[in-house]
Amino acid sequence: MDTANHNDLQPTFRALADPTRREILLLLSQQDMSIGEVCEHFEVTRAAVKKHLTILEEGSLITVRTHGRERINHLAPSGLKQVSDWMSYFDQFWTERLGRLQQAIERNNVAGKSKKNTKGS
Amino acid sequence: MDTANHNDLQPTFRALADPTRREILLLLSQQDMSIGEVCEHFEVTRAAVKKHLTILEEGSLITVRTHGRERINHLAPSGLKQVSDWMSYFDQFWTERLGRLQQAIERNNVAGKSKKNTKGS
DNA sequence: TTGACATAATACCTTTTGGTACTGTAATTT
DNA sequence: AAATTACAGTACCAAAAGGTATTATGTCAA
Repeated sequence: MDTANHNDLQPTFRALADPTRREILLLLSQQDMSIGEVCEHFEVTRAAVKKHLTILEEGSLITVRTHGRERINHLAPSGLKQVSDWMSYFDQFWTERLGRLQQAIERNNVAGKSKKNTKGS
Repeated sequence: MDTANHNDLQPTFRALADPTRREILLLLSQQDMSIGEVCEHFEVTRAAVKKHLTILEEGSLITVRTHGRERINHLAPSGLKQVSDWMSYFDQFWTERLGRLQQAIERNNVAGKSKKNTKGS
């Protein structure tokens, strides 16, 4: 079982919570990169990028492979899959609710009335 | 298009980055609740819960409806859907990679070997 | 060795989180 | 109507975590 209890998701959600790190994921989705190459796409120092990469690695969102004296960062599917699995629990939910909402809107349009609820004191 | 550019995702990812807030989402997936009811499931004060609910609302993960002197919190599908959409970009990715892994495993099973896949990546 | 790249430790600042206390508002009671 | 009770929201404060830059140290190749 590679999937995680929702407790194990914390490092992954934490990693995804930063926009720079999400950008890095998009970068790595197109091409594996060394830390130096990743740096070229951002205005921050290498040290900052390195910390982001470490956090991404802790979230199982990337893996790093040593290649000579360079360390190549790859996108790792497992972290993303774990989050996807966690969210799939809610799929039933928003599928159902959005469907109902849309039905209600369409019914309102047909009926033509959306007046606010009256309030007496 | 109601969905957001990935910039708008920040409040949602931020909201999901806290384990208490994820717990609240699971709670609300089973039943709409007032803030007081949510509090009963946690050890923190109502003020703290209220802040979590505000952040969840900013992430379009819940909606709040006033009902007399109570405010009922509901699960909101839209934020979850936005994250789901963002992640679907990577689907091709880990579907491809995990798919390859799974094929390898199945091939091993058919061949009569259940031994772990070679370290691969 | 030097030069180039990677990692580690530290410091500074911002954001986040949770607490207490106070305020606001709606329903209830007298 | 006025006072009381119940539920919710806001303001301020302290503690903790997060992000970045700087500086120093380590590693590898020429």
